[in-house]
Amino acid sequence: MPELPEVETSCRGIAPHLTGEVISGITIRQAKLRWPIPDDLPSLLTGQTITAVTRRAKYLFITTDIGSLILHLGMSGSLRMVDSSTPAEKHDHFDLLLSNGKLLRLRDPRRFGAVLWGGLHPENHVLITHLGPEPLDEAFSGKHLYQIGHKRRGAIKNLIMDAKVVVGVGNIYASESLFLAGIHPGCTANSLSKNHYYRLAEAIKQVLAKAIEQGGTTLKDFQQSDGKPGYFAQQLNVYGRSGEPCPTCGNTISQCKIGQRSSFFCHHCQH
DNA sequence: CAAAGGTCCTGCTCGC
DNA sequence: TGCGAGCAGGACCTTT
Repeated sequence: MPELPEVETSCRGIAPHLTGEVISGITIRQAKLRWPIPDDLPSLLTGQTITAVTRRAKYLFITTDIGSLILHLGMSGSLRMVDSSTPAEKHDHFDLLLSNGKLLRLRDPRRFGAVLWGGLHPENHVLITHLGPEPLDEAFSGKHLYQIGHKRRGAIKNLIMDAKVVVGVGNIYASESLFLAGIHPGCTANSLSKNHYYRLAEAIKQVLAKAIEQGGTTLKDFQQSDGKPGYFAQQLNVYGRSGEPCPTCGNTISQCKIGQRSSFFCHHCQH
């Protein structure tokens, strides 16, 4: 599920329900996620007050006075606020219980997600320190992309999905951004001009900003039992549409593998 | 059997 | 040749 817009939507959805609340306990049903959930979390966090919920890349930070919990949703994770009487289902691995009778529940069938302790400075955690700029920050620009990309020999799609280059561009939005910029996903990075990079950076910003906006439209439904992520409803131009006509030129959308991942593009519009 | 929205780790390759 | 950065592939899991 989670690309950046989904994580941002989750962050905005849970923040008002968590901020200011007291943690009354933690339930770990399955500790084996991407990394083991630390077993001292319950004793550490019980009784603490949540002061903030924030996001960096696709990681969420749930902050208290003694430090922050770091969450990652991996490939199939989702978060939900539910009443503490709600029975846990098969893949509900982790609950953060609140003293008001609610809880934050992590569901993650594929278990590529993570629940980690970030301490007082989660931004210094080994998973966080080497991350590139946020795509919607000014630090991410065509200039930044060009400086890194012009001497790389790998495919451009892999470059923009590299979290050391820019965070938050997943497989869906990599294809979408490259379509918008008119760049073939398999292009070698060092074959692109400065102009290409400027266009691509703008396309990434535009695609992600729009997706976050659309994710936001379902925020009010966040607590509902089957609240679906907003981006499912959004318009994707090429992702998942091989064989369909290109919305720009009408030619058939192609699919190929780049770096083991499915990639979608229009042969006619992208070079 | 293949594929699914993530990303870290390993071991090889390439260019200085 | 030697070195380090960069690159491709494998790994982790379950469900459809």
